[in-house]
Amino acid sequence: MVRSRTHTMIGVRPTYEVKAVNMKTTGRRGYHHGNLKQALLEAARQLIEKQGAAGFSLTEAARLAGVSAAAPYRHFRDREALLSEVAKSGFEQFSDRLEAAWQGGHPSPLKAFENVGRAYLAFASEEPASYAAMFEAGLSVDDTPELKAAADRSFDVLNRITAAIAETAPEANLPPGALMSLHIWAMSHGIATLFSDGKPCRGKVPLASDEILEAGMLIYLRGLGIIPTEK
Amino acid sequence: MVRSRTHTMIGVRPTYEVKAVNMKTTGRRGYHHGNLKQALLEAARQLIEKQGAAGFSLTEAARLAGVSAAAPYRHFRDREALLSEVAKSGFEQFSDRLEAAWQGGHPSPLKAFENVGRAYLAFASEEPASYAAMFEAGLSVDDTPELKAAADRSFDVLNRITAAIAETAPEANLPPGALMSLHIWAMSHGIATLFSDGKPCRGKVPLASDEILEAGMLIYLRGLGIIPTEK
DNA sequence: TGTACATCAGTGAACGCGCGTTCACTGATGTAC
DNA sequence: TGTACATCAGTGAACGCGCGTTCACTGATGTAC
Repeated sequence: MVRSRTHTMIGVRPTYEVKAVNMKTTGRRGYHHGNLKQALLEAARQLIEKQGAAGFSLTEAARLAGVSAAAPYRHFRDREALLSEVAKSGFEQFSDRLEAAWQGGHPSPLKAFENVGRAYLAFASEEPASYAAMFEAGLSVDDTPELKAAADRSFDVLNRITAAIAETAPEANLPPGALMSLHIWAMSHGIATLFSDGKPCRGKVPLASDEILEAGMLIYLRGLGIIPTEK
Repeated sequence: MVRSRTHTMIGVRPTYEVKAVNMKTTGRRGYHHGNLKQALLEAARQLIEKQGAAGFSLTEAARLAGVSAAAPYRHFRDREALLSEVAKSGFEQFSDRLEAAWQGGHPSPLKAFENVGRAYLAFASEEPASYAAMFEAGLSVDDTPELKAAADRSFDVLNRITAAIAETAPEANLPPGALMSLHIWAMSHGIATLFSDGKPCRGKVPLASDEILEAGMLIYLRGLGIIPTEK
């Protein structure tokens, strides 16, 4: 039984500067989409990236996925639930990428730590929609247990990495590990949101964001006595 | 000539948890409001504080100011122009408050610097709407020269303060002053947006935001050799 | 292998809503004489 | 001081729009027999 397919050649772009996440690219076969939940999440990410988390609309995401405006309600309770799921999967990916960059502290804790910093900024830059949903959408983590769990895991990963770095200089008099985490997180977040590529203050700044962060972290760790003061 | 006034005792709250910026509080005398532009700016701030910069609507601001939905167009070109003006006046106040906290570096540069940090967080906390319009509304600074000028002045103030701090330890080998500014700004902004009172991650954190910032800045300055390493 | 049927994942029309913005208007103000 | 009039800063009705969400529906899928 041969099933006829729509041609993949596309003559007309569906929407200006937005890749369609519809049947043409996801291989939708007919009445049923087959992968609508994922397609909607991806569509939402594209829209959030362009218009911000507050500017994203369910209707538009559905259009982008090539289904009717009512279809998303088969997969998400409401608009906020979709947004929350973008944030959740964002936190999961974020945790994974930080952990992967850390690599258990190899080749050296300091080198691994630099990699984590770069991974942080890379995530914020490559997945701006996820990052926005996670930190700028004003979602309350307490409303959704799954979201809270995912966010907590990210925080744990950061805490563990910080603790491992601190252990490399047990003689230094360090602040509580949690406080170190907050400083590191705050500077990373600040640089990601103020000076990264797409951001408003980017123009004021002569350096790439990961160079700014690396320099800042070196100074901070020196201040803690974790790495030696040079000259 | 005695002018009759509406009684200031208000029996009915105009809208849930929102102070009215209308005739009752601004002393509107009749057909003409008298101070509508300022009233609209203040109404916008209240709305942005509750609903975020993206959630603010001109119509609602007009309602809050006690005028028709068309009235704002006598004072602002469009919705974005009002938002931009909130950001502009925010930057101006921000510059003033940082400068006032600095007090020319008295009584000591370090003490003055701590005051600036507290002023930064106090501004973000007390004027969340201005802060959001300035840094989270996605306004392009380049679209409005006045906005750009105000933002540039804030950046200059921060640069000057940083330079003054750096000068207290001329022997230390410091990074370019601009880079120091970026680090300080990034950590302040990160702490303000992640850990301040109303913010989502506040719950994770045992300390007040200004304590977190002060500790972070001390470590950072120590890393620069600007303040001595203890023990 | 073939058929009946329950379940699932879509449709499309409809709803009420609030928004940004325009328009012709009108009431109040202030100034020239 | 009094009056005519230009200007200013409001009004309220209207527009077109897109949104979130609900609803009865229907086509496709997969399973029991």
